Amino acid sequence: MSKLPSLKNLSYLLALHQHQNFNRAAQACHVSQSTLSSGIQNLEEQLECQLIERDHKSFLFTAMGEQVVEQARQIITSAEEMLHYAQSQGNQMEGPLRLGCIPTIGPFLLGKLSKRIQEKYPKLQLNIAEDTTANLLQALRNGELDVLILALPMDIQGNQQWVLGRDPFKLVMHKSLAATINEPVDYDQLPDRSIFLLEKEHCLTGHAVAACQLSDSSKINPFTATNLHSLVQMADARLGATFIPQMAIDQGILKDTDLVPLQPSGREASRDIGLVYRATTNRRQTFRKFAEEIADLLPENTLK
Amino acid sequence: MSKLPSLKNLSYLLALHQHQNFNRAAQACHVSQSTLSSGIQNLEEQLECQLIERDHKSFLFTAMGEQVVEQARQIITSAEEMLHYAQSQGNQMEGPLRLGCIPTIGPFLLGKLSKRIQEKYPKLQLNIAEDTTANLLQALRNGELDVLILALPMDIQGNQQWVLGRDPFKLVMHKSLAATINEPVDYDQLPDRSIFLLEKEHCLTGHAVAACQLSDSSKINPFTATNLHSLVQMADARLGATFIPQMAIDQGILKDTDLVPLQPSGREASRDIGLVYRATTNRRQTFRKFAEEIADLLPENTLK
DNA sequence: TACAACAATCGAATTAACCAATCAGGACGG
DNA sequence: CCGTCCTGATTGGTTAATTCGATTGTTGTA
Repeated sequence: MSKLPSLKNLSYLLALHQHQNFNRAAQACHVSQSTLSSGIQNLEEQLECQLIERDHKSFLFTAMGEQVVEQARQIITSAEEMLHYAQSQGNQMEGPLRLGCIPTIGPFLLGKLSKRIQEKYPKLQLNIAEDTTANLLQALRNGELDVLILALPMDIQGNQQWVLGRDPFKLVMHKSLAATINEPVDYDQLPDRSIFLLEKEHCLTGHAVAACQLSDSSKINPFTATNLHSLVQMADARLGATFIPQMAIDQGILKDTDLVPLQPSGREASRDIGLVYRATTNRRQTFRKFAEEIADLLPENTLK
Repeated sequence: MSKLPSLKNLSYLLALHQHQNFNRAAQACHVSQSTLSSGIQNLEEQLECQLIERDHKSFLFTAMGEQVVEQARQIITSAEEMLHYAQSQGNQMEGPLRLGCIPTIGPFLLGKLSKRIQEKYPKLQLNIAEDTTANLLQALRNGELDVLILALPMDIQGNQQWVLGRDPFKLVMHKSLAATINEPVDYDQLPDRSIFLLEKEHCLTGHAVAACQLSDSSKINPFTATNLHSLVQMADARLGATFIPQMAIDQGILKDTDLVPLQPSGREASRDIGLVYRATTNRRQTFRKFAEEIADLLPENTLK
């Protein structure tokens, strides 16, 4: 049996992959460039395969190198999790928890969530990042984040998820317009191009269109907004209607407007809110307790 | 950030956990007892927690120690998988594959399977263990086995599975008895205590009773057999009837007997055959290809 | 042509890993 | 009660591995 590679050398490899430069990677690891260089060579010998192609000036990770980086990342993350678990004496709700959240959920949930966590688990230190689903999944994969709050259904790749709750969509429009509309809303009652949506980077757009059975694309205005507050302002200016999730409404996004929420078409006009985490984690129990806290704050808790 | 524990020390811990004795563990690791002893102490310092309680004569793993062992096992298994993956240059179907299988499947599948694997993937070296479901799951958990072929449905704990195929049950009895019976068999046609089953350690018993809707337990003879061949012999001696899986019949278990297979009651009188593996593995692709080979050999391939 | 940037290599100094031998406590037997 | 055996811990010296600063060789650029 050949000797296992050392975690130290694996971490050198990760740093090199991240910085794409021996000097900067060495700095990040607090070692000299020569140490890191020989560490990598050492690793290549132990694994008996070439991880990076050198062309005298620079280098490139080989396909195998990339694969090894992937696996090394998982191993080191596991080791870190173990270290933290042991050092906190098994107290699961302690230490840093790096949370990623999409922008159509974050502003309407994270305030309440932080407060609740702070009260109930003061030793749990929540670090929050807000980004698109795709970027968050990448960060999760890279071990930069621990858990994500996403809207489902979604391709979460190799990760695992719990469905925390349902968040109904409402079709929001000016009260003067709403007076002429029957619920649940048949979109034929609306003029063409009268429905405004978010930029397509936001998964909310697709979820709303699918869940609310808005099949007639001529009703959609080609202008897209960058966030929910813009949508609300546009609707309040009587430009048209838009889909707003219940949790945003609960947080008062319609306050000081003349907008009213109507029930859209679709038997289940809602999105699911889920917690996504790496399949390889061993902090499932922490994440589970965390999931329960989140689910309690959602319009409809479906976490069993 | 504190220093990560070394894989070497973690492996010492695993050996100690396995052997429950410093000397034997040290031997297994090919190091001296003092090396292993200080390795463990080192680990405890790094993790800043007590892993074993010493009472001058012997020792005991603390609860935390047991937890750390669990996680260490996963980390080391991952590292071994990475090492092997790199050394085989990414060739997935190469090197050892440790397979566990239950005794009501093994004898009727593994012969054909070994032959097929040997032909198609000659570099894949199949190591086979046969045991009960519970023991196999324990071995999988301990990293002693890589994949299990089990009968489903089954509580596979934290592991993952693919359903490979269906294996119908047949009610087997002597042809003289069968002549008086209508298919699918209504058990009322059979005398009390005329159905023989395996010992309850075998999951086949429960699966057959459930799938074939044998609700009347008075039909079951309290004597239990240790393997399918015994059941066949007993049925052939006209002691009664028994459930035999199709794959055993296909492999000729009824040859040279006067037994005939009848269709039992139950809409889906069958068990599922599944491949079970650790959720934390990174050899999924290997296992998947392997799964396809197995599924091809089953009475009814349901692997999508 | 000189220079800056980069990764590899070298040699010395430091550190850690390791082992054999020994120690100390408890169990067992005579 | 004393000696022996078995346990894991400790010690001290040796060896092997790690690390660093300095240097080398190559490449691209001013």
